[in-house]
Amino acid sequence: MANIQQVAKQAGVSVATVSRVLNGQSTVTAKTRIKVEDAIKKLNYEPSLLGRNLRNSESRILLILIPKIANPFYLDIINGIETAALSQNYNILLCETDSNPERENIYFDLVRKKMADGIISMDPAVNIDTLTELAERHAIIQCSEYSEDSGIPYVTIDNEEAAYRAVKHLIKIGHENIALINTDEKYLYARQRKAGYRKALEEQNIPINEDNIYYTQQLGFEYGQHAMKKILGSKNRPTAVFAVSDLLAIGALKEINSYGLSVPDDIAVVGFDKIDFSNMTNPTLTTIAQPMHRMGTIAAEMLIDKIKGADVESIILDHELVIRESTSG
Amino acid sequence: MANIQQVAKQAGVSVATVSRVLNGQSTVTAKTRIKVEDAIKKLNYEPSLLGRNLRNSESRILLILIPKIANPFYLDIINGIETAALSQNYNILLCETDSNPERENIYFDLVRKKMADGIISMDPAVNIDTLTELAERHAIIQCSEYSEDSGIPYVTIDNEEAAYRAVKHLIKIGHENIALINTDEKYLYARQRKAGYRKALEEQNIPINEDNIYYTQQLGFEYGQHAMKKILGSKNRPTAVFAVSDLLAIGALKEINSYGLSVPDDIAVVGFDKIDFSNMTNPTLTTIAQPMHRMGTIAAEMLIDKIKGADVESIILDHELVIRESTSG
DNA sequence: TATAAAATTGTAAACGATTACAACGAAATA
DNA sequence: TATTTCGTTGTAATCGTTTACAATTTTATA
Repeated sequence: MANIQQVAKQAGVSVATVSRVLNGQSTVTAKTRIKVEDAIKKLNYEPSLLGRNLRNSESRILLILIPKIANPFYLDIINGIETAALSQNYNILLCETDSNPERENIYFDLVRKKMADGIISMDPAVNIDTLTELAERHAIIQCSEYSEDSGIPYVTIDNEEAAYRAVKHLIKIGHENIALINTDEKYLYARQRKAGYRKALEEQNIPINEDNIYYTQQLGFEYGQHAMKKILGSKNRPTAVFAVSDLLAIGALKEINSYGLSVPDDIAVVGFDKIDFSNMTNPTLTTIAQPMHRMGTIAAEMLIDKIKGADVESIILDHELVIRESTSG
Repeated sequence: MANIQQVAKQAGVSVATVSRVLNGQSTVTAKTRIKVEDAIKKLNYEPSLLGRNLRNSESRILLILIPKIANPFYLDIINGIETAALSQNYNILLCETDSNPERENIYFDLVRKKMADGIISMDPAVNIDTLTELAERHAIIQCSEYSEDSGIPYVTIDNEEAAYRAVKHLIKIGHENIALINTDEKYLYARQRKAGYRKALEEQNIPINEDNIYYTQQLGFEYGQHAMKKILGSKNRPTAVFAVSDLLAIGALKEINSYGLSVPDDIAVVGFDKIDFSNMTNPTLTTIAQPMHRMGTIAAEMLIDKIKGADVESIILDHELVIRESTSG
């Protein structure tokens, strides 16, 4: 396959001139430009990004760290990132860590070894120490899940406020005995959403019953089912459930249905994330919508700015409570 | 950041020796190896993949072309590809084409420009002419969706046989008036699955009613809802529905529920793909399971073999009918 | 027309690795 | 001890670009 030397020879110019044509520099005469373009066409030449990237000391690849591709929560964010990245001539490498440190390290190595120019981390289980250390020499942005201490810029929503609104909505439509399906509190969002839950209850002087708070190990459907099973078997059965993810909520929905109870008449349910499927369940799910696509584009833009050497500030985006059938007869 | 020259200097050896240590070559004395390793540690050296890749004329990146990340069908396949790729030191670039030729071309350019070593195409809407042309000079594998004419090796399942079994199952449990929700017949799998549908009916001498075949533009949930709405309004309402994707089937499920009918008592439903969500609906969905993870690993292995210059043969994998609640009271 | 200034093009050195080949020293053999 | 052989290490070319800087040509000015 042809290289730039051969094109130069064919066109009767120097490699520098070919390179200038390639990069659209204006200092080239129309006549020579045409000569070069003809040669390129004739030889079917495609400039090698391997050469260019080495010379420019960049890969134009962005790493996206997520725990599970299968989690639909990330889809729109990824889409947003991709759109922003492509528009600035970057490509994205989607990295599923499976919350496995070994895999994580494979991907970290990619940026250490210059095969990626930066990282957008969305993995709550990321090794934050390694990430922080990496951030000293490389461009990194946290998206959705973050650690304040790390000093790494982030884009996210106000989880506490969002949870607060969700629970307040349940109270407003008459519920007092409200269960919370939460995940492990090692995750910041879990702590924040629980804080919102407490705040809403306390504000209305509803006593908080710790037995009403259920913890799951992961965010998946089965975990929601399992938690709901326990809730249904509890002594003083709650009339409403707030789950910190849609998948948990959908699992809960299914369990309630199987149990022979009806949503929202017997038990109201609220989820979190507004994944596509939250609209496909029966009944449709009331949930918190995050501006995911926007979060993605902003994260990508922040990262690219950072790669260029700019200082970037963390951003907190708005959210929205979407009321659907699971909380309104 | 340190490069190989500096490491060589620090260790008091030549760059060749450092390179040999880096690549684990056995011709290096234990003593010098230690010297080099010490220097590497001291300088915090990480070999640049940009340099290595240029020299080796490879990128160690595989492109995966899919129409929509949001389609859960691809998840397990992607996972399989990733596992196989990582184990051979390749990374994957997930490319959502959105069935948009422009985007497609961005990604094709990546392999033309050597930033990717090969492509696994899963996009039914891919421009097969361009793909075929590209396959002359680059390694390409088709996965799941394919074109026989292109001459590009593929890995897939027997769609006709799978559809045949699905419909045969419906007939066996007593249905004769069976609707088909299909997509545009420009897609090979749509034609194949329809053929399977016909075959099952013809085999039992059930006349085929073309009015019972519904076409959707895409595979999404809403399209299933919409098709089902038409089916429910038809004169001689079918007692069973076979949809060529789970998302279509789930849309149909929801529509039937909303209409006040019950699945499977009034209408039985069968989907295709066994996506995660097919188990979360109420009732759970009878569907065709494809060995997706395996399909992914095989596709990746085929591609890597092809990159290495080997000849690879197309493969057809087994499938399985998974009977769940939507076809069994 | 001669000269200065501006625009265009070319030369050659990077970027950071790998590797054929040459050179060297130590061990083996005579 | 002299010679051969083998195992280690070094030298320098190479992969394919981009870009300072130098050299050349063109245009503007006197």
